[in-house]
Amino acid sequence: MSPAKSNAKDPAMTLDKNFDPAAIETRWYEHWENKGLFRPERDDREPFTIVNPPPNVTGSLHIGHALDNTLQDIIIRHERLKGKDALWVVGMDHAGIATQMVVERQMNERQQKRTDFTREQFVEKVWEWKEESGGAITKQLRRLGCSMDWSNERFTMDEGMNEAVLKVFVDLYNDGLIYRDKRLVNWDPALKTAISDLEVETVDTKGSFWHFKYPLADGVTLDNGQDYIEVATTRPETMLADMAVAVHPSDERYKSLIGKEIEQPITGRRFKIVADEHADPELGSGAVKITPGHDFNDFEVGKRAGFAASEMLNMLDGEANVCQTADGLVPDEYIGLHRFRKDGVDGARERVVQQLKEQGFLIPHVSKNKDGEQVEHDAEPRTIATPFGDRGGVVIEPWLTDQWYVDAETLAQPAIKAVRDGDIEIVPKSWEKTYFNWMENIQPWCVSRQLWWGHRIPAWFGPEIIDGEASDSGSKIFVGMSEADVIKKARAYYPSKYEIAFGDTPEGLSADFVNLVRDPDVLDTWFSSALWPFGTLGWPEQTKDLERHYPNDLLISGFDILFFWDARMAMQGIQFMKEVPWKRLYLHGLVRAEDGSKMSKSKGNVVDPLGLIDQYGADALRFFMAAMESQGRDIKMDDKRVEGYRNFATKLWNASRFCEANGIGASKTLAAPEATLPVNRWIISEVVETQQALDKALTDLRFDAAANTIYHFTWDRFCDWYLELIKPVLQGEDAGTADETRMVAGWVLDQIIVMLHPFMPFITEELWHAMGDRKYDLIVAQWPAPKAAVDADAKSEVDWLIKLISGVRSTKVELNIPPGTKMSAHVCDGDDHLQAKVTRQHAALERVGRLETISFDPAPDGPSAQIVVDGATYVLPLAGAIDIDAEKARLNKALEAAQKEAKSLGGRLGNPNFVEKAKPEAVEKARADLADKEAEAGRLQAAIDRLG
RNA sequence: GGGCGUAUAGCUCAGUGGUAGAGCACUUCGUUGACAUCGAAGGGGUCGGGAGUUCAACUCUCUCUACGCCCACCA
Repeated sequence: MSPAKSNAKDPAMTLDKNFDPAAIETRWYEHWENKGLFRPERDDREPFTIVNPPPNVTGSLHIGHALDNTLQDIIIRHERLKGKDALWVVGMDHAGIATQMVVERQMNERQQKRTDFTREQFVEKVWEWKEESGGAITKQLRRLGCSMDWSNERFTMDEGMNEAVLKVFVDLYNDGLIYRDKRLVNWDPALKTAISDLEVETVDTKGSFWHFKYPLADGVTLDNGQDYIEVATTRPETMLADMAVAVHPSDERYKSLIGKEIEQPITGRRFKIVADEHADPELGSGAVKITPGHDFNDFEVGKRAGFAASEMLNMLDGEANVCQTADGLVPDEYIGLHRFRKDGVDGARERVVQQLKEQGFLIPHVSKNKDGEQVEHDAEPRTIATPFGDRGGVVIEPWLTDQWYVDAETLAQPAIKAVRDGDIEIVPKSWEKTYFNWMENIQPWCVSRQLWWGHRIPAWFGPEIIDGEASDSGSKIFVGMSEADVIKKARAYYPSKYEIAFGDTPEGLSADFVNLVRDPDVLDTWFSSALWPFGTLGWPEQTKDLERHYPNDLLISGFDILFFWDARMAMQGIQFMKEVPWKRLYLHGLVRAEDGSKMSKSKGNVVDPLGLIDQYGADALRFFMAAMESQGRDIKMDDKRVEGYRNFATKLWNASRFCEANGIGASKTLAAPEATLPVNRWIISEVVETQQALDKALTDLRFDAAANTIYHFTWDRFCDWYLELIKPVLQGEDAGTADETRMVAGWVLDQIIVMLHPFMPFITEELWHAMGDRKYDLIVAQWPAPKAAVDADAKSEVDWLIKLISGVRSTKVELNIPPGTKMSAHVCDGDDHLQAKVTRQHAALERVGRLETISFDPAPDGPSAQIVVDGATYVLPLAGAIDIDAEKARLNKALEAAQKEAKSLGGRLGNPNFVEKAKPEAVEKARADLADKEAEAGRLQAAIDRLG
C-alpha cells in the first residue's frame, strides 16, 4: 500500500519528472502518525529513550527548535531502524510567566486586567487560551518531520505531572531540602514576581556615578576638619533606606570614624559608620553607603553589622514605587514616586539628587571639555552592569521578601559526582568544566513565583502556638499532598480546643478555631520541567515505561539551557530516581543569522524555519542542520546551503527515476546480493564502508560527519560513477550480468534510502514505496545489514577504471579535444593482469571513457597524448594536429608534481633519524610511496621524451 | 576578575603527528534520454603571529593578537 500519487507523464513510471517536497510531506507524516509508527509495539526489544525539551505552550517553531529537534529525530529514527524500542517523549511546558503574560496582554486589549477576575476565573481563562491557541508548535514540529510519540503527549501541568510536582515538593520539604526564607530576591517590578538568578540578564548600560557628602553627626570631624564623609553611588534613590556607611577596617583615613554616626540629610535617619571588608579603599572615597534592603552586597554587610533581615528597611513596593519605611522617616513627597524616571516623569532618583544638590550635599564631577576648560557635572558618566529580568525587560530590584528556596547545593553534589564518574557523559566534553563550575558554586534556588498560572505551592500557613495559645503570627507552615494531609498534620499540632478551617483570606482569630491559608504562590516553571525525564514516564507510579525507559539514553539540548534545565534534571533525577536521568548529554550551539549575529526579533533578522521548509522542503532543511552541526560550534544560517541539499534530494530523486526506468526496483534481500562483476562487488564494498562510517559518526554524535558520509556516497560514488558504469551492462547483451546488476543496484538504492532516512525522512519514504511493493513502511524498516566484506580486488579494479577515465577526460579538456571524441589507446608496459581488466571493463571504457579500443600493440608513430595510471602508460593517438606544446606542458606539470613528492619522500627517507625513530609502518609506507612516485615520474619522462 | 570557545581556499566550515578537504562562489567546456535543482575539467590556501617539544607540527605545549560566549558583588 503506497499513498504515492502517480501522475507521471510516462504511465510506466511512478515517479514524477520533478520532485516536489510539498506534495509528499504532509501525506507521509499523517500516514506515519495514523498508523502509530512513531512508537511501534516493541516491548521485547531493547529500549532507547530521548525526552524532548518541552517547548513553551506559547511558542512557535524557531530555527533553534528546528536544529534541536532535527538532531533528536535523526537519532531516534536511526535507533528505530536498528530495531530498538525507540521512544521519543514529547510534550509542552506551561511556561508560567510567558503564558500569563500572553493572556494578560489579550485582556489588556479588551480593556480588562487580571485582577478583574478571581484567581480561579483567571486560571480558567488561561486553560481556555491553551486549548484554543496553545501548542501551535506541535503542528510545526510535525512539518519538520519529527517522529515523537504524540499518542502520549504530555504537559507540565497535566494530572500526572501535577502529582509528580506535588510529591517532589513535599518530599524535598520533609527532607529539609526546600525551605522558606526571608532574604533579598531578584524582584521583577514589571511582572511583580520574584525570579531566579538565572532569569536575570546583566546588561551594560550607560549610567551615572554621583558623589555626595554624608554629614557626620554630633560635631565629629575628620582629622582635616572635614565634617562629612564622601560616599558615591549609582543608585541615589536607595538613600531613603540607607542604614550604614561602611569603610574598610584598615583604612587609616576613616579609622577614627568607626562607630560614629551619620545623619542622613533627607530622612534625618541616624546610622553608624561600620568597618567592613566590603568597602574598597581604592574605589571612590573608600566609604560606601549601605542599603541592606536593596542591594545584595549591602544585605551581607548589614547582616555582619548586626541587622536581622526583619529589621532591614524597605522603601519600595512591588512595582518599585517608593513606600514608607518601617521607621517612618521617608518624607511624604517621596511616597509613591517611581524609583527612577519613568514615562517622562522624574522619580525618586532624580528627586534625591536634586534635593541633595540644593542642600549642598552633591559633590560635582569635574571634567575637561574639548577646549580644555573645566566643566562641572552632577555626576560622573559610567557604564553600569545593570540587571534586567529576561521576561519583563525592566531593571531588577533586589527586594526583601519571604520565598521558597531549594537547597541546590545539597542536590548538586551527586549530580557533580555523576559527571565526574562518567555516569553522565557530556558531549562535547568541553562543557564539563562549565557544568562543574556552575554546580560547585550553586546558590539556593528561589522557586516561588508571585503568579497565578502554575503549580500552586502545597503549603499552608497557620498561627503559631506560643505558650499553648494560637498567636497571630501566621508563620506555622504545613506542607502536604492534599488538604486532608494538611489537616492531619495541623490536627497534630494544634491543641484540641482549636477547630481547623481553610480560608483564602486570613480572618481574625477567634478563641476556638484556626485558619489555614494556602500559600498563593506558584512554582518556577523549571521546577516542573526538571522532572520531565521521569515524570513523563509515570512517576511517582512505578510504571513499566518508567522501568524500561529511565534512565533515558540521551538528552539533546542547546547549551543555553544547561543550567536552567539540564543541570536541574540531573539533580532532581538523581534525588528521586537514585539514577542519572540520561547517560549522555549532547549540547549544541545556537543558530545564528547569516552575518553571524544572534537572531532576535528586535534586529529583524529572524529566519523562519517554516519559510525554509516551504521553499526547499523539510528534508533539505533537516539535512542542512545535520551537515552543519559539528560539535562545539554555532551554526550560521546559509540559504544557499539549504538549497544545495534540496538539490541533493532532487539528485536522489532522479537517480531513482533512472533506476525505475531500467527495471531496477526494491531489493528482495537485506543482505547484499551475490555479485560477480567487479563494479557490483565494488559498490557493495562501498556500501559496507559507508554504513560503518555512518554508524560510527552517529554513535559519536558527529552529525556533520554522518551527513557528509551519506551525501558523498550517494552523489559521488553511486550517481556519478556506479550508475554511469552500469549503463553499458544494463543495455548489454548478457542477460545474466544485467540481471545481477539490477539486483545489486536495487539493493544499493535501498541501502541509500534506509541510511538517508533519518536525515531526509520524507523523500526516502516516498522513494521506498515508489521503487516497489514493500511489506512495511521505511520508518520501521531495517537498518542495513550487508553481511558482506570489503572486496579489495574489486575496489582496486574500479579505482583504476575511475583513474583512467578521469585521466582521459582531463587530457581532452587540456588539449582542447571535444569531450565526445572517441579515441583509442595503446598500452605500454601492460601485463596480463591489466589485459584482463581491460577486457572486463571494455564496455565501461568505451561508453564512459570514450575509448573505443585499447590495444596492447605499440602505438603507431604520430602525434599522441599519453596518460600514466598505476604503472602503465596509455598512448592515445590523435587524428588531427596535436598541440605538442600543450601536451608537453600537461605532462610536465604531472611530472613536476610526481618529482616533488618523490623528492620530499626521498628527503625524509634520507634522514637517518626518520628511518630509526619513526614508526616502522610510516617508514614502510614512505618507501612504497617513493617507489610509486619514482616509477610514475619515469613513465612521464618517457612520455615527454617520446614527444621529441 | 574567572572560565570556555574560535582564528584553515573569496564565503561558510570539516580535518589528521607524516607534504591540506567539502559546500557555495569563480573559470573553461558540455542539451549522447536519470538529473541544467545537471555533467566534465580546472584555478585558488606559507592552515592568525611568535617560541618550544618531535626524525616530522595545520595537528601537541606555551605565549601573543583578534573576535565571540558564559559566569562573577566592584558601590
